[in-house]
Amino acid sequence: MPELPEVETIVRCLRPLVTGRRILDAELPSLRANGIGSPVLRRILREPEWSEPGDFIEAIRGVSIARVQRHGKHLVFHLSPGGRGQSRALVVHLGMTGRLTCESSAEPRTPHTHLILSLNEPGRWLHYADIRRFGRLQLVDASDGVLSALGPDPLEISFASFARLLRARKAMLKSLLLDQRFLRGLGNIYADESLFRARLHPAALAARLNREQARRLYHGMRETLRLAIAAGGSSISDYVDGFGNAGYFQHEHQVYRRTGQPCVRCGSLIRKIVIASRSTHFCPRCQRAGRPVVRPNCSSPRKQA
DNA sequence: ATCGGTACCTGCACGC
DNA sequence: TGCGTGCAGGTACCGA
Repeated sequence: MPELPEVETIVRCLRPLVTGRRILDAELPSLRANGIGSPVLRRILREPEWSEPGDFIEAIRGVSIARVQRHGKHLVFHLSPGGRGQSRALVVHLGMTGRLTCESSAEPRTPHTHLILSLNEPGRWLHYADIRRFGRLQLVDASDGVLSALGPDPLEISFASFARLLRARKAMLKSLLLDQRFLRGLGNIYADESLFRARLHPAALAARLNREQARRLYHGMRETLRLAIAAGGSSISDYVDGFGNAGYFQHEHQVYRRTGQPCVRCGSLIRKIVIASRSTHFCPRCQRAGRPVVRPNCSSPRKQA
C-alpha cells in the first residue's frame, strides 16, 4: 500500500528520469480494451471537465514535466506550459495497488496498465498500472485546491503545531492518524507502527494526551517514516518503486500484520482489533498509555492468528 | 465533529 | 479441482 514512504521513494526514483522531459504522447490501454466512454477509465481519470478520455490525452501531449513532488500520498507532476495560461499539474494517487514505473518499452507490462506516457528520451516510458483501480489520475489547475484540503505533512510540521492539532481533536489516535485532513501521508501500516514506537494505545483519545505522550507520538511517527523511507518503503503485496523494485521495510515492522507473534520489546503477543473499520495491530502491554477504561464497541477483538 | 457503514475493486487464502 | 466466502484497505459519501 503506497503511503508516504512508498510515494516518497517513487518520487525520488522518477524525479531524475522525468524532470525536464517532454510528454510526446499518452496512451490509455484500458481505452483500447474497454472502448471510449468506458466507466472503468472515467473512474480512473477523475476529470469532470473532460468529456472524453481523448481530451485528457490531448491536454498532456506536448507539455513538459517541470518538476515532481510528493504531497501526502499524491505524486504531483507540475507541467509547463500548463495551458490556458494556467499552472497545471498531473496528480496521481496510487490507491492501494497502483504502480508508477519507468520502463524501457511502450508495451503494457500488465493487463492492468492504464496509462503509458512516452517521453522525449529514447527508451523511456512512464507506466501507470493499478490492479484494484482505487488509484486516480487527475489534471488540475494550481488554483484548484484539490490538494489544499489535506492536512500538514508529518515530516514538516513542528511539534508545537502538532500538539495544538492533537489538543483540538477528541478522536481516537488511530482514526486521527488515518485522517488525511489531520495529517497527510499516513495509512494503516505507518499509523500502527508509529503508535507502537510512541507506546500509545490506538484507541487513546487525542485531546487527553499529556505533553510527554504527544511528544512520543510526534517523534515515533517521524522516526517510523524516516526509517521506512530509508528502507525504500514496505512491500506487502503490490508496492514497487519507480524502477519496479520492492522495498524492505516490511521486514522491520514491529506490529503490523504480526498478530499473535511476540512483541519485539516485551514478548507479549501482538493483538489485532478493529478501529475505524481498519485492522489495528498493537502490543497490549507496551501500548497501555491512554487506553480506554471501557473497551469501545468499535474496537471489538477479532480472531487472533 | 466524529463515527460506522457501504461502495468501489481484484487477488489470494481458506474451508469444504 | 473447483467453488464460495472473507479479507486486505485507499478515498468518497451517507446518515446518525
